[in-house]
Amino acid sequence: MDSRTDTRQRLIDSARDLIYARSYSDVGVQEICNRAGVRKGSFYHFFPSKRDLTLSVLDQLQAFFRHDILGRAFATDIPPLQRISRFFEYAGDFQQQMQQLTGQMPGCPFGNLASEMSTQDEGIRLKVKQIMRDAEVPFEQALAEAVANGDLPEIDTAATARALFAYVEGIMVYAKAHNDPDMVRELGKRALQLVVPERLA
Amino acid sequence: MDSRTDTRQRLIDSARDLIYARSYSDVGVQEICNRAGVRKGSFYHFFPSKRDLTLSVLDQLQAFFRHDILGRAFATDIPPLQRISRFFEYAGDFQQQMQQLTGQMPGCPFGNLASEMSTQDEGIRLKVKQIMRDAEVPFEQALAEAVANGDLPEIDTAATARALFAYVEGIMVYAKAHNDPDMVRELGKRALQLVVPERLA
DNA sequence: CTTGACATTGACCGACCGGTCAACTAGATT
DNA sequence: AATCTAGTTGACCGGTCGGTCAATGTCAAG
Repeated sequence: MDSRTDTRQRLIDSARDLIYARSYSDVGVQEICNRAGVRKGSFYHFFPSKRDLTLSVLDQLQAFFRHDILGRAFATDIPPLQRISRFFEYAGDFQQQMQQLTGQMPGCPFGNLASEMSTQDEGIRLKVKQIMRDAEVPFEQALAEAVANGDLPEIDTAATARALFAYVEGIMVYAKAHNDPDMVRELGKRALQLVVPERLA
Repeated sequence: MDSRTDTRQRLIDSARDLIYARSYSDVGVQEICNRAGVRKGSFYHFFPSKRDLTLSVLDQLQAFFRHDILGRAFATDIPPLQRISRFFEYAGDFQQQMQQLTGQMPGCPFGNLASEMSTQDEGIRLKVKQIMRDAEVPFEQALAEAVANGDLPEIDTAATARALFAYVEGIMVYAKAHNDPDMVRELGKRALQLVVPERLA
C-alpha cells in the first residue's frame, strides 16, 4: 500500500512539474516515467492514459491552490478587500519563486491547460472550468463581506468575482509572455477597480 | 514567383488554421503539409523549421488583428471610450463565428501561443510579447483622446492600456475554458472600470 | 539551346509517440 | 506450503516526430 501510493504519487509529481514547465503535448509518458523512476509498464498499471494522469494532476494542483494560495490570501485577519489585493501579492510571489528556480515564469497551470487543451479534450476542459468556478468563491465571499460591512455598495458579487478571476488569468498570460513576475503585482494593483459597478458611459 | 508565394502562403494558412484550432505541439509538419497539398520536402524549401513557419503565421495573424479587429473597433466614428467597448463586442463576435464554424472557441491565438510556448521558445515568446505591446497602442490612444476631451481625468494611459489588454487575454482564457463566446461580451462590459484610477482602499 | 535558379519530389534518418502485454516478483492471507 | 493480488518489468506495437538530402522538374534569362 505504501509503495502503491508512492509510485503513483511520484508519477503525479513528475507529470505536474514537467507539464507545468512546458506543456501537455510536449511532455511524453516516457519522460514522465524517467523523472519518476518508474518503468512505462508501471505507468499504465496506475493510470489508464496520460490524460487521466493529467486529471489527477489537476486535482492535486487545485488542492494546493485552494489551501496554500487562496486559503492564505483570503484569511480573515485583514479586511475583505485587502484580501483580494493580498491574493495578487501572493500570486506574484509564487511566480517569482518559480522564476528564480527555473528561469521561467510558468504562469497559471489551469490557464495554461485551458488554453492548450480546451479544444482538444473535453474532460480536461470541464475540470479546468470547474477549478476556475471554485476559485471565484473566495473572491465572491470577500466581496459579499465588504458589502455587508458597508465598504462596498450593493453589487453583483458573483459577476464581479468572475471578472476578477478572469483578470487574474489575463495577468498570468501577459506576465508569462513578458517573462516578468513583477507584472503580476503591478497589474494586480488595478484589480479592485473591477469591483465597483459601471460609472462611465 | 507566383507558385512560390502560393505554396508558401498555403503552408502559412494551413499552419495557422491547425495550430489555432489545436496547439503548436499537437500539430505536426506532415499534417500541415497534407492540408496545404504540399510534400514535406517542399516545406523545408520555404521554411527552415516549424518554428520559423510559426513566426510567419504570427506576423500574418498580427496583420489581420491590427487591420480587421483593432482597426475597425478603434475607428474614430464614435467617442474614444465607446471604441474600447466596441473592441470587446467585435472580439466576442469573432469568437462566436469561430464557434459556429468549428464547434469550439479557440480564444486568442497570441495568448494561446504565449501560454504554450513562452517557456519553450524565446523567439516565439518575444514575438508574442511584441504583438501584445503593439495591441496596447490603440487602447492607449483612445484613452489619451478621452483625457483630452475631458471625458477622463489625467491618468496613466500606458499602464491603463496594459491592464485593459491583460484583461482581454484573461477573458479569452476564461471563455475558452467555458467554451462560451458570450462570456467575452459579458466580461467585456466591465472593462471600462479598469480605466479610472484607484478609488478604493 | 544552354545555363542557372528556384521549386518539387519521395525516400530516408534516428528518435520518440501513446499504449499493450505476458511474464515475473514480493508480500500478505489462508 | 499454497494461493492470491498488487506491483513491476522490458520487450513490443504501429505510427508519427522534426528534419535531411540527392535527384528531378520547371521556366525564364542569356
